[in-house]
Amino acid sequence: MALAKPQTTDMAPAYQPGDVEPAIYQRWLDADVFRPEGAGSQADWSKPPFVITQPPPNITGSLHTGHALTTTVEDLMIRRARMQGFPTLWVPGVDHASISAQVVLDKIIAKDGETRNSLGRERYLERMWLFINETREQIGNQHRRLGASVDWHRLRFTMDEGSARAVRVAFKRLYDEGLAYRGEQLINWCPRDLTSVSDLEVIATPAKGTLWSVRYHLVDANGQPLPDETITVATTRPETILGDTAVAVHPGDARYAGLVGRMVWVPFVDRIVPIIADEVVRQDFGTGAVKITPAHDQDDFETGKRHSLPLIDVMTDDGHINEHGAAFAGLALDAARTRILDELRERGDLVGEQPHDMILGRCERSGDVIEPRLKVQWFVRTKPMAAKAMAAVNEGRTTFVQAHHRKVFFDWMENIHDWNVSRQLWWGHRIPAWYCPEGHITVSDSLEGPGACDVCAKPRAELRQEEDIFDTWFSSGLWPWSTLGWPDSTPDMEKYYPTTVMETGYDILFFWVARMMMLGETLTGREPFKYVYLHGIVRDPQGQKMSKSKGNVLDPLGVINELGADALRFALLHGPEPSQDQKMSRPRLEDARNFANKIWNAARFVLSVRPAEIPSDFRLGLVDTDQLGPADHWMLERCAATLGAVESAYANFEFGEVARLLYDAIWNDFCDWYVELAKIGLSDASASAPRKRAIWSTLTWVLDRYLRLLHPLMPMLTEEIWGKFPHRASDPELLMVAPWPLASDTAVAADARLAEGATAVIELISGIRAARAQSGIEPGDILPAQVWLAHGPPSDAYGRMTDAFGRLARVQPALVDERAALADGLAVVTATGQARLTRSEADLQRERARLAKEFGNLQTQYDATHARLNDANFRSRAPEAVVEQANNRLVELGVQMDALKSRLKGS
RNA sequence: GGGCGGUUAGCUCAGCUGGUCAGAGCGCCUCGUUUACACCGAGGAUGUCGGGGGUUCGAAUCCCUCACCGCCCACCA
Repeated sequence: MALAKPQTTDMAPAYQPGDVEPAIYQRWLDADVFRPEGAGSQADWSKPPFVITQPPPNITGSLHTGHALTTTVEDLMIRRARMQGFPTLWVPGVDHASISAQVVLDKIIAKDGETRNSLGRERYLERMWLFINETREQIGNQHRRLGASVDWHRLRFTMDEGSARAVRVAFKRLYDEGLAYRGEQLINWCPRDLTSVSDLEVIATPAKGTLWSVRYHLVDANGQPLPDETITVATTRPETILGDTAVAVHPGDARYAGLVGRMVWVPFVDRIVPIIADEVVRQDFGTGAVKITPAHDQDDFETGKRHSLPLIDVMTDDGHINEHGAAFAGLALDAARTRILDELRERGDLVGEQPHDMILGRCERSGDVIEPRLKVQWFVRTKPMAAKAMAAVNEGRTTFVQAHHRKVFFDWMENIHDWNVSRQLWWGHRIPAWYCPEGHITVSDSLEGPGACDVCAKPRAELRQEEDIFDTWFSSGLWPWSTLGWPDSTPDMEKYYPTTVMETGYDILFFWVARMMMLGETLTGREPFKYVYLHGIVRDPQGQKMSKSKGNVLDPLGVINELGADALRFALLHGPEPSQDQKMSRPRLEDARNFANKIWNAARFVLSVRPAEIPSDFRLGLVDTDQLGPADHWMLERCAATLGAVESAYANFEFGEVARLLYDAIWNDFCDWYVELAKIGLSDASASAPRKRAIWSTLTWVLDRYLRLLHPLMPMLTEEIWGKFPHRASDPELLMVAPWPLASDTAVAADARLAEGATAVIELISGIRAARAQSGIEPGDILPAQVWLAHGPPSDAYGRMTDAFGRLARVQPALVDERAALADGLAVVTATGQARLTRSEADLQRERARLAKEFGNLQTQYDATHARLNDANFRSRAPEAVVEQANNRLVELGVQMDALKSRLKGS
């Protein structure tokens, strides 16, 4: 019963992703199938467009696993939607990343001995463009390697004029509506990067500090400090004494009740400031009295406002004491602190110091301590915008796929502070505000700027543009609509806005997602996207976050080169849900590669067994359907069940489940069972040609369905294989735009009765295999076996699967009608059937010998353990746990030996 | 100080609205030259489902509580 000689195929014996993937991507580009209006698009414009909002990667970055995951998930969603016929749009882009780009460029120019300041703003920006133009292609090319089906025609760089105009118009609109304002506020200053940063970029870091107690002297009527009348305050930042404008106590604090209203002398700066009473002071902390430095502390700033205290900034931009610092001017902050402490100590006014655990704000980027400083900057009034964004969620216009993020989102939105959008950097969108000599502000959205001052009509020549640029997230926050032509009402805006799914990592929920929602609602009056899907973090095998400094990064391009992009994509999906954090490891990647190879070979097999009379330009379909047997119906039924399960997983955004379902269906159902069953049918000399055609058409039909279902996950592999298979007349050239399988799209509905029968047969085969292996029966031996199957469908199917049954279970089966008719023998029992195997005398001998040998091994161990336990030395000197372990082992061995004995007898 | 996620076989993870839910893959062990695939096939062993309470006829699955791991938010000198 040899298999018919396989036909040759042009498929390599092992899948070579390196040969396939780039070529396939090029085919897609050539066919123009990425853009919805493309020549190869099969979009059904009667359907609503499906649009992805993605985070544009930084211009300076190279592909990391986070990009790989985000791209994989987005590509998965959009490919499925595309196959479903929706017009699909995925706009790719690059973010100018102002601060990161500057850090990178600063390093580069440092090699030429230049600095930002030595070049000056204009030359620095020229240099930046040079750099950007060299690198902007890189990240895009890397996304191509991943197979991202983005619309390259709409590629957007956030420094393009399209974005620039959107930024200007957005800002002017906010300004006109009172949602953007210029004001003097306490901002977060990074003395290293020399710019303010938003609250989100300040990382609360635990630190070991010191709490010092400092004596302040009250003054007499003439303003002279009194040597003996003092009030002691507690501070962790003595250097800010130079900016003190009050001392505060709690209004209810009896200790200080008499002092409120008196004046104290601030050392070093010779300033007389009041003792005030304020509720914020905690009586039980420190001394119950606190110095107030409104220009350098958020609490103090608020207190200062309540009491109309002066604000005195004592710092320079680069972290030194400024001219307000009297004798300390010019000193670095820490040096100033040391000297101030020394001098206080000398005067006897440093009366206490104790270690103090505190939280320090550090710059996300430079790690330097963030200094709260008073600055005039531009702010976005977020409260009213946040209300709109929350309304979108409450009204169900925007849905968080993972509901728990919703709570986090609301918590942040409800407690939101105004957004400082000014950055004292050069690379980015310059704030389009102009100031006239009178101090009037003119905000303009035109490329040329304003013609004159809005207020006093001073000519343009006298206006001065704001030096600051916008926080990068201000332009990224306009992404979904600014990429579609906003503020114009373009056809793209009409068609593709609001977008469908916003997909990104949960780590930028506040930075980006929340801001898009606020800005989108405010500027476009619509929710920018219907769904928010947030993915987790890809970690190293130990669960550590990957980082270049730790050296534990997984280079996606390396993986792609070695194992293929499809393998990388599948590995990222085949594990925990992408919404969870996941650990990526070599075995997971290899497993995905193996899966790719498995499909490749299954396809190779199917192609190689095409019956000669089926023409190579065969149109896909189930032929000779009356010839379909139980196994074929079983396969069709399994395939339909998988489709149903995949659909419901997609409906719940459970992409990990999709991967699992397809992996199991293809590997187990299709390869392990159906292909094996089909081999037998195809090689059966007595089977008719129509029967063989029916089997082969089922193989191709099912494989076609699985390739379609798998395409969003492993696009290049599936495209390549699909191209080698028969298609339907109605199918396009490319799988990428071929129709998504429908439950109703079955040439013949699977016969549930026959499928059920086949299941019973398959289960019995498994049972027999297990029994054989356990009983040590030679794999090559074909044993006589009696078979009984429960009445009804199972036995019905069996009749048509006898041959397969015999070959796969390696038995010579004989069906009996009654269970009672089963003779003695090695019994196999399943839910729907039974079998009795007659072992040859040789088998019985072999098994006895094997059992005896095993018994001998156990006996040896038993004796050794027994002897050890009888050794008084061992019992008295070994740790209790070890003795107990030995005891347990002895019992366990005894039980195993008993079991063997009874089997020796029984066999 | 709040909040979120996690804790299931050695490892990575499934187990949705309580009753074939104790599973898969890897690893491990046994066997296999049945020509799609050794990046393979057949079979096997391993878990008191983090601890403790509770609800229930019945709980990895619901409630309470504790512990540990990770993360987010937070203006207390």
